[in-house]
Amino acid sequence: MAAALGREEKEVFAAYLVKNRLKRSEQREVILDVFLKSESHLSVDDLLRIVQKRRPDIGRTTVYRTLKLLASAGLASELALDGETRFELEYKRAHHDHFICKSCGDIFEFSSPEIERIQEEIAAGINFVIDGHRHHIFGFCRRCAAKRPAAPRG
Amino acid sequence: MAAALGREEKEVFAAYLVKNRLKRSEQREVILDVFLKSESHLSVDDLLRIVQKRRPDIGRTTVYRTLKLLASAGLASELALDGETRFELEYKRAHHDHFICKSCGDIFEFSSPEIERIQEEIAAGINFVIDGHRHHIFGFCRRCAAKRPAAPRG
DNA sequence: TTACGTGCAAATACTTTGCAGTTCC
DNA sequence: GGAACTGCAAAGTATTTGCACGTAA
Repeated sequence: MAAALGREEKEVFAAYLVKNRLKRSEQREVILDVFLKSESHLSVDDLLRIVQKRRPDIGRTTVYRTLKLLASAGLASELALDGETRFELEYKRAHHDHFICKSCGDIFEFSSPEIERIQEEIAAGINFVIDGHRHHIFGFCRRCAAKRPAAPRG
Repeated sequence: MAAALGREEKEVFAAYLVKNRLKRSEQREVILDVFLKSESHLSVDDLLRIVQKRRPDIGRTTVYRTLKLLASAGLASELALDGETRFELEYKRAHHDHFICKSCGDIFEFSSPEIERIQEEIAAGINFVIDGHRHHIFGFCRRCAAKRPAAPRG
């Protein structure tokens, strides 16, 4: 079972490489494999650290380049967060947005067709053609909110 | 009349400085004045360029430092956009979000109480305490959309 | 065998910091 | 007079690029 995890994604990537006359490589395979097995929303550095556990000779540059490639192939998408960029699996996932805990950094996903509909309505009003969006909601997750003083009341 | 433009904001800033035992300076006043008179969503570099037209001896560092100060004082807010940070007037402005044209870089503002309400509902469902959000919608503004080929039809 | 991929080091872009000199209170 | 402010240059991040060497097709 475990060996088949991400099989489809790997096929998509292989097809992408062929189609664009690019080459497969040990490095690209390791990075994709790590990416598919890891939790989402990892920074390049996080990914690099995990990749280097398996193959210490793989360089940061290659991780950057491969992640860009995965994004082009539709397998990954970038999450520009303040200073650093994080990556998440994109393939066959419905669009979604993020709650981001300012205390522990945890990221929770959400989606709302209703919000998307309202966006479209507003855009239509100014003749703006939507091509994507990023909706980040900041605050405190359940656990962190519990640890903090109750919201000030006056 | 023109002299009174931004008078209230300048008072707020002056009060902020006093309250925090900070000092006024020619540089801070010039930067605030330029900030108040300029269009919104300017990058630090844009601001610096305008500031230096009036006072070529004011350095980039001071602009960075003063903008942070204005943000602390509640007069400005940061707009983390891809690589660079832009600043906009915050004082007494209702919360709003942005449409960003991927072609010309223009930024249009919008706000939707309905979207905010839905956000709150979703947050309540996972016990997340909202403390702010950034909702960026990317695409093409009316003018740029007109210049491009119609949306592909299959 | 040749175009593509890799890793290093250098370059870039944006922002912050250390420091010596200046200014405000 | 002393803490705060300024500008420069240097240091810090995060990311990209040039290049000589290695490798897949």
